Order: sequence, then structure tokens, then C-alpha cells
Amino acid sequence: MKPFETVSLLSNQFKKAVTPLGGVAAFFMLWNENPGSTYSALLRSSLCRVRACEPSESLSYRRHHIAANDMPFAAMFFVSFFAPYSCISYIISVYCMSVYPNGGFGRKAVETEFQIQEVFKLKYDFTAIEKKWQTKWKEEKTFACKTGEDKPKFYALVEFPYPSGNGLHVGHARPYTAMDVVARKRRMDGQNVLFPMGFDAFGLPTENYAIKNHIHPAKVTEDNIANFTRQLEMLGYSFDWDRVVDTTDPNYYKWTQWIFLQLWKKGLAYKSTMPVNWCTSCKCVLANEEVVDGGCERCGSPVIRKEKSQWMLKITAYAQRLIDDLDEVDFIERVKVQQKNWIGRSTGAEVTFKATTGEDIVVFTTRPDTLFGATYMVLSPEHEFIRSWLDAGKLANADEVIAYQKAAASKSDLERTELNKEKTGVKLDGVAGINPVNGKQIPIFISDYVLATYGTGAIMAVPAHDDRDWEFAKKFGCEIIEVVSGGEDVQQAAFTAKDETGIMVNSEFLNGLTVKDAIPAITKWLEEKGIGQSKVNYKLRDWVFSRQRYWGEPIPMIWCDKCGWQPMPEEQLPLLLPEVESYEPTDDGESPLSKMTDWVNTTCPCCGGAAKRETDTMPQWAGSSWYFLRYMDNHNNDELVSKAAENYWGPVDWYNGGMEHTTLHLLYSRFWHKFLYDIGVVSTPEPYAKRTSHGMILGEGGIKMSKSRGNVVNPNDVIEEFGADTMRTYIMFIGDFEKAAAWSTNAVKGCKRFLDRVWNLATDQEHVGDEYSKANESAIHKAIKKVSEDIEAMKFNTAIATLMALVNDFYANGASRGDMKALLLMLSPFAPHMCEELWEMAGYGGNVCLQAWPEYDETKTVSATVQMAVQVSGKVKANIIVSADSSDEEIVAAALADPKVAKLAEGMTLIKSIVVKGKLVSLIFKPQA
RNA sequence: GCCGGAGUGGCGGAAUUGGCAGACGCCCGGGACUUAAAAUCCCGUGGGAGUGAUCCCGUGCCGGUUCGACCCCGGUCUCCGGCACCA
Repeated sequence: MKPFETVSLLSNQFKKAVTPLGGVAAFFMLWNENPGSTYSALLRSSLCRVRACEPSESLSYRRHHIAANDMPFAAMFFVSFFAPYSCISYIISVYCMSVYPNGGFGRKAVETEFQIQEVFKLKYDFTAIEKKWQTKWKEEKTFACKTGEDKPKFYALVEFPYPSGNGLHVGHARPYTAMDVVARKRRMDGQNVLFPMGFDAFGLPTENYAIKNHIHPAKVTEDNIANFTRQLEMLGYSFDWDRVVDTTDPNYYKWTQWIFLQLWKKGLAYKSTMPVNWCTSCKCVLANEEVVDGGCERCGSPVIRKEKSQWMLKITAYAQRLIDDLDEVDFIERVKVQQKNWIGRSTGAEVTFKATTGEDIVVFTTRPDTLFGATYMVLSPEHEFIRSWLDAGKLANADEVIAYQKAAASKSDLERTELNKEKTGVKLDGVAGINPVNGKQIPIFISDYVLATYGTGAIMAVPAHDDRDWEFAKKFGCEIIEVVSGGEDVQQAAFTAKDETGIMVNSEFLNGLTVKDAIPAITKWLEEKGIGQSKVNYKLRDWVFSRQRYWGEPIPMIWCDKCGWQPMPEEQLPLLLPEVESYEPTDDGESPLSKMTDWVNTTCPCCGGAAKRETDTMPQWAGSSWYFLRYMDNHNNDELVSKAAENYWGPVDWYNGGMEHTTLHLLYSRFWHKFLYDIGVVSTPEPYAKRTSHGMILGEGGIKMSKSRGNVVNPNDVIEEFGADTMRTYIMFIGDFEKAAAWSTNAVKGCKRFLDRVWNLATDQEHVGDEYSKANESAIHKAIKKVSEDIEAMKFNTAIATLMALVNDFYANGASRGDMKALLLMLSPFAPHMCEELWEMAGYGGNVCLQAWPEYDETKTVSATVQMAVQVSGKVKANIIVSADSSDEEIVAAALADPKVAKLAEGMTLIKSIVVKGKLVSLIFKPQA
């Protein structure tokens, strides 16, 4: 067989041969490099390497050349097979060069050498590169930070995930990547950055999964955390992994329980029997914040009201401070607004109406000015006086009243909201109210449009000036008296304007005043007469803190028949969750813990007698209300956080998280923090100096991602196909960070293409000169300015666009070593693995993530010459190029000299010219007389 | 109903003390290289008219201010998010 035939044969077999042979070769190479690796990891990596070497990947335009010269390559793989422990590429090149000094079959040696280099050239093998750097960062603890270092501190925080069995979602990747970019940039700015991660692991899904599969929730949690950790590591986040917290760790929840005991000691935790939100499916109490559209936030099942004895936290005591201190922090406006609306402060007055049976009925109103127009009263069906009137037999229509009460109680919140179009109610026969301003007797109704839980549970009704009262009055035939003039006929619609347009009428001493003036006047009058005073009310309710579930922090309280509720002694904390046989919630609404008689029965810490433990557990929001403090000092066994660590790191400088937590976690944690501030545990009144929020990631085409639609994007899949750097770059480039964005696989490919172009630019071309090249200098300075500002402003999409444009410039102009250095520094927060690899290959020294962030020179961001638009009568007609420091006169002269402008100026007189430096010049002509 | 946000090419989106609308990317079309495909590279790409230089139209809609408006003002429509009988 002639040599050429051999080659042909090999050529035909090339494609089939390359994979197994290459696989074997790569396997041994990797084995040699990583002696400790497992067999499967090596196998996997070698396949990736083969894929990266596969000629069709990006070198196909030379493939026929390769095919004609594939003898060296066949040889390469054979050699690698027989010489697995040596440096393969070295042997191959020496072997090929010596056997085929002229490049095989008549080709020039130089061409062959080039081809060999092409094939051997380091491909952008993201799988290997990412693994390499992740391992390195981990082993070298590159991102571990020290408390107290003499650098400006920067505490960047993202919301720790609930480690569900579904694993990490692209919805996590967006905020995490964003803050990772910021954290990496700030590190390069020379700051001491704390960027931690942890797990909010108590919660219902884990418990439900445990029930279904008969696995202990702790085991489920452990597995899920391991999975989440692996997934997070794959994304290359610069977390300080030594500071991980897990809310289900007894060393952690010991302090959650400790905080509860402090709240109890200060009277901010109390047990109360009250109607609570009860999820019919979870068989569990919900906080108001957890009820969405009358259903359970988690499962969507209907929520009904149920009387239960619950632990409550007095968040209402902090309502005013939670509003006021929003002025002290840098939260995005919509977060502030939503919190304020949720707390719902309203000012008005409490007024006492006498009942004909002698009781004082106190009502709350924001419109005391309309008191003369109050023609009836409404009590909520749950109002305490109704019970006493019924008991005393004061009500002639008792049956009707009782029936109404029952109907109201059995309605779910959903039904109550649905029915809000049509007002219902019952007039109380036998009792009336007396309007304190004029002594008039007015009827009293009960109606469920008055809520038991807001204000005093009773209102005075002014149908002429309130839409709801008007609607009710029309239906029940109550009198409508106008007391504020200026609107339309109040018999046709209520006039509710509260501004200067209304003048008081039919109101004796208030007549003639504006509403604005009447409010203080009547309030003063009420106070003098002792029948009312000004009053502030909040929509915010106290926080229902008990859950009848297993997988939560046990509430460390003990009930003694003799001594009442007693706190568990602090030195006995943590109160561990006991092992139980069944985690199933019970139908009677008691916690699964209540079945654990060994655990429940204890002794009273006060009198030593027999006592029982509280069997409810805390809600999921407990552990997350203070976790950011624990990161500062997570191994401390004696304190929640040491004074030194808290003083150094607190408060969190920048906290990014979802809008869905605005009235839940964010509000709760502000409340707890303020409490901890009051008792001297922390040194700042607010936990977070800055709060930003990201938009949701939607599925392809802008529809919501969901398992049922099958359009959920798994970050792992994206990483396997395109690499973590592409994933990171894409999720930052996807659109405006604050807005929702739809996933697009094509756009992911675009980002991969961008990174490929950077890689090829760095590895294909020769870069000479450590300075910025003349051609790119101004673009680089501009880019540094833009990228620096954009990262701080969370405009990641335009930061990446700037870098893409810079790479385009580098391709067009060529790039010096200095140019490339700047590019890698700026790109490194987004694509850290690739940048580390290229940084190392170029021999710049050290880790790119530990370099100083590049600086820009403002004067160099402007080019020497600028193009300016010339407008004639407001329309762009021409473009001129002038030097950047030209005077206005020179610019106008240059504009007039432009042939197109000159033509338009013929027979005209210039009457005005406006020069905007560096942008445009506007000329206004008028025809010559 | 109340509060907040947004309306810009085929798509995601750029551009603001009022200064060349559509950066950057995707899609699409054409070309180079391939037996071919993929990949890569180059060119084009808001709409319309014209062989062409060029001209006209264009930032939800109507009007105003201005040399000049996506941007400011008045009015109006639509969409998204949150809250919702809170007295």
C-alpha cells in the first residue's frame, strides 16, 4: 500500500476514529494531570475535550487540508494510546515534525505547522476551564473575607434560597449573578467584600416531600442543600463558602429562638385567641401577608377564618418607625411605596357615640368634619356589644342578627371579597346610637363591610360623603344629609373630595369652613368636650407567628397551669425538634408535635411542677428575619453575632431581592432588626442601606415558566451546553434588570458567540505593546467609564453591549496587550472563568479577579475630532467633522462651508445659530429681502 | 376604585439637565468557505418612493411649548404589577 492510500483510508475513517481514539488519548492525558480524579469525572472531561478538539467545530473551512494531512493526526492518537503517561502534545509535535518535516505530502512545512497548531490550539473548552477555576477558587479560598480588615467594607447580600427539591432555577441566577458582578467589581475597587450564601431550609414543601416519601425532612434538606451548593458552584459565584448558614441547623435556630424569647420578655410576643387565616389544604394558620386573593400564597387553596389561639408578634408597635425610617435608606421607590401602602397609615379621630342602652361606641373616622352628616352607625358582625345586647335580650330581631353573624363567619375571605359589590346587613331593633354633635338618634346596623380587625370595628356612616356608606344607605333607605357643598346632588352620588373645593354646610359651627380647616376645628372641639381625640390607624396587623407544622423552629415556651406561659431558660437553648413518627398535620389543627407526649410533658421552669411545651412551630419567615447578621459571625457559639463583627460589617450595604418579599420578609426583617437595635444587639436602626429588585425571568415567548407548561429552563443544562460564563453573560444581557425578561435560546447563542470572539481574539492574534493602542485608546476610556457606571446602576445589559462594541473595535483596529488587559479586567465580573484562563495564558500575573479595576481619564474619553450634525430649520441636513476644541464660530463656519448647507443657504440670511458642543449645530435662516 | 410602572423596528432592548432615534444582541436576507450541512467570516437590515444623488414618513393617540420633543406641559387610550369594603 502506498503511503497516499494509507492516508486516504485513514481519511475516510478519520471521523469515526477521532472520537474513540481521541477519547482514549484525552483520558490518559487527564489521568496524568489529575491523578486523584474519579474514573467517571475523567471520562466525562475527556469527552468534552474531544468535542472541543473536533475539527468541525470551528475549523471546517480548513478541513479538507486536514483530511489530506491526517497522517500526523492519526499518528498523534496512536502515540497517545501507547504513551499515556507522557506529555502528549509535546511528543505529537516532535513526532510529526520529525516524520513529516515538509508537512507530509509536498506541502510547505510552515503550512503544516500552522495546521497542527490550529488543531492543537487551545479551544475555548469552557467545561474544563470552568472546573479548573472553580476548584482553584475553592482550594485557595479566593473569596474568603476577614472581619476588621483595614479597607472599606462592602456587604453585598442576595436572598438566600429555599432549597427545594427542584433545584436551582434561572430565577435564582439573575439576582445572584447581578450581585456577584457587583461584588467582584467592588473587590477590584479595593473593597473588603462580604458576599455570603446560605439556605432558608425550614418550610412546607420539604415537609410535604418528607411525608410523601417517608424520609426525614432533615435528610431531605441535607440532600437539597448539597444539590444547591453544587449548582451554585457551577455558576462560579464568588461567595465566601466558609460563612454558609442553614436555618435548620440547631446552632442557627438556637438564636432564632433566643430572639423570640427577647421579644416575649419585652411584651412583643403574646398569645391571643382570634380569628386567623386558615389554609384548608395546608391545615395551617397563615399570616395576612401570606393570603393572596383570598387563597393560600403557597397552594392557592381557599383560606377560611378560624378562631385559634396563636402566638402573635407586635409588629404594629413598630408601624410608625417602619414608615419613618424608609426616609433614611436607599430603597428603590416602588419598594418604599409598597411598604407604606401595606402599613397603611391613616390619620383621623376616634369619636364616642352613646348607645341608647348606655354603652360608649367608639368609632374611627378620617373625616370627623362630616360628623353632622352621620345618619346611622355600622358595627362589624363580630363586635363585642352585639353579644352583650343579645345576652341582655335588648334586640327584638335577635334571630335575624344571629343568622347574619353566622353567615358572615362562615364566609371565606374569597367569598367576602367577591360579594363586595352588593352590601348586606341587618338593622338592630331596640338599640340606637346618639350622634354626639347634635344629640340625634340614629339607627345601628351590623354589616360585614365593616371589619372587626380595623379601627374599632365600628363606624359612623356618612352616606353623603362616602361611597360605601352611600351604597348601603340607598339599599337600606337611610337618610343622606349633605354637609360638604361643592359636589353634585348627594342623593345621586356621594361627594368624597377632601380638598379645598368643599365648603361645610348643615354643620352649625363648622359652616363656611373648608374641609381642610374643618378637620382640626372639629377635632379640637371633640377633645374639649371629651368625646373624641385625633387618632392614627394602621392597616398593618400583628404578625401571626404560630404554624401547626413539624418542620420549623419549636417555639421555646412552656405552659404551666399554675404560672401561665413561661419562657424556656435561655441557657437550655436550642430547643431541638424531636424525632416524630409522622409529620402529617392533624385534622384538628394541632401540630404533629402535640402527639409527642414525652417531649410535650416537661416541668415548669418557674415552679418545677408539671407543664407542657408549646407544640406549634415558627413560620418560615422567622429564620430569614435575621440571617444576614449571622453571616457576619457564623461560627460564634456564644452570641448571635459579636459586637466587633456587627460593628464592622453592619448594615448590609446592598441587598437585592424579589418584589414578592416587600411586604413579607423585607418588612419582617426590618421589624426584627429594629427590635434588636432597641435591645442593643445591633448598632444600626435599619438592616439594609440599599435595596434593589430584579424582574422575573419568563419562558421563551414571554409566558411564565412552569412545570406544567414544560418551559422551565434549568441553569445546569445551559451550563453544560454553553458554559457558566455564557449563562452569566446572557442573564445579565437579557434586558433591563428591573423588568421581566423572556428567555431566548437564540440570544444565549449570541452571548456564546461573543465569548468565542473574545477567546479567539485573545488566542489567535498577536498583541504587542503594554500601552493602550492609539486607535482604541478613547474607546477604552469611554468603555471603562460606561461599564463602571453601568455596573453600579445595575444596567448590566448596556455594560455588556459596551464590551461587545469594544471587541468589535479590537477586531477592526487590532489590539495591543494593554488593550486586551483592559478588556479582560472589565469582562471578568461577567465571565470570570474565561477571563482568568486568558489572563493566565497571557502571563499578566496573579488572578484577574484580584487585580485593580481599570481607571479612566475623562479627558481621554473624548476623541480629538468629533462628528457633528448640522440642522437647518430643525432638520438634520449634513454632518461635519471638526476638532473637539473648536470655538462656536469655527463650528458655524465649518457648517456653512459644507456643500449641502451652502446650497440651502443660497439667497438666505443666517438669523440664529445654536451650537451644542460635540453634538450638533442648528442654523436658522430667513429669505433675503 | 386606589397606588406604582411601562408603551420605541420582526424580537429583547439603547438613547433624558430637550440635541443625529433604533447602540448592542437576536431573527431575517445576500455573499465567501464547504460535495453538502453545521460552524465561522464579510455585507445588508425601521417603513415608503426613486436607476441614482436624494426625498418623505416614523418613539400608543390628540394637541401645545421650542431653532429642535421618545424626553417637557395638557388631554386621552392600552398594558403590566401591587393593594383593595381599611371607614
